Amino acid sequence: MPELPEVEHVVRALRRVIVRRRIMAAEILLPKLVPPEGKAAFNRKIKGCRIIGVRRRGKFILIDLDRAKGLSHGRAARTRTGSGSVLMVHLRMTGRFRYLTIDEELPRHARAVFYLDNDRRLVFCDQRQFGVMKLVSYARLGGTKGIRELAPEPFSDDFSSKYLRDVLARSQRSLKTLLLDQTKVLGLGNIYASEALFRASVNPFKVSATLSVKRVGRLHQAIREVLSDALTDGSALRVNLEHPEGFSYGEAFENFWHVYDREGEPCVKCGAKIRRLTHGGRSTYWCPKCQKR
DNA sequence: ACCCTCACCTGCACGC
DNA sequence: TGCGTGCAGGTGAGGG
Repeated sequence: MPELPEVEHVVRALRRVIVRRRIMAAEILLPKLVPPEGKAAFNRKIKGCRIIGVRRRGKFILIDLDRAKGLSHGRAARTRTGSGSVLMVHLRMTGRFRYLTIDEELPRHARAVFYLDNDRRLVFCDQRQFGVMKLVSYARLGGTKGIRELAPEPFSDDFSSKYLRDVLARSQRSLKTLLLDQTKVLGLGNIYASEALFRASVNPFKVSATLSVKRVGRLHQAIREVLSDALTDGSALRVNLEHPEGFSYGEAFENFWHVYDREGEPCVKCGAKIRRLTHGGRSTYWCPKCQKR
């Protein structure tokens, strides 16, 4: 499910329901979801924590926790930078959150359950079991493996056209491969990478370092556009933590992808047949006419 | 340091 | 109906 825009929608949905809730207990149903020290340590550390915020870095969901046993605001504020911790969650391919009432049954692929202080349960579900969770101290978050290496946020000033130019200039990989590398360009996944390249009218298989300055500029703009359209424009995905799936598709969804999953269909710009090629086990879609080498 | 392939999992759609 | 194959919106380890 998730590329950056989808993760952002999950973050917003979570924020609406879990901020200020206390975690009374956690139950890890899939041991490998948490690091080697194991679920006992995880449970011990997270039990009693208050959720004070939900944010995102790349495709990681960051749930800020306060260890204070819920006293004054002053106490809470101090612990935030002191003993505060952050629950890092990566949804990978099929990770989802559900927000359940006490009498709702656990979904089939429930992997972790957080019992909240309002008789609700926040449940992490994950069919393919690729998702991961980690509890780190607030102070050490930035240095944590996985976070440390990430490229700048795509909407930050650091992700400039010049930044992209420099990154591309140093790489002999194909553009499509490079756009999927979260340490180089942050936020795109297999769908939006194809979509961004299509919007920029650039060939996915071109060697990154050989892209002209003009095209780099187009690609830079296309990356931001495709992400911001997915964020605003009714979004591809309606995250609803109370929906059986955890989400549903919005109205605009049908027409959102121009090339992805449209092999053989006519290009929306020129009518040529969209092509698909798999490499490294991943499909790339492109228009052979609009995106010539 | 870079780049590629494979591995991690379950389940679904497809063709025979 | 059943079985084999390929594929699914992500990343990390391991090797050249």
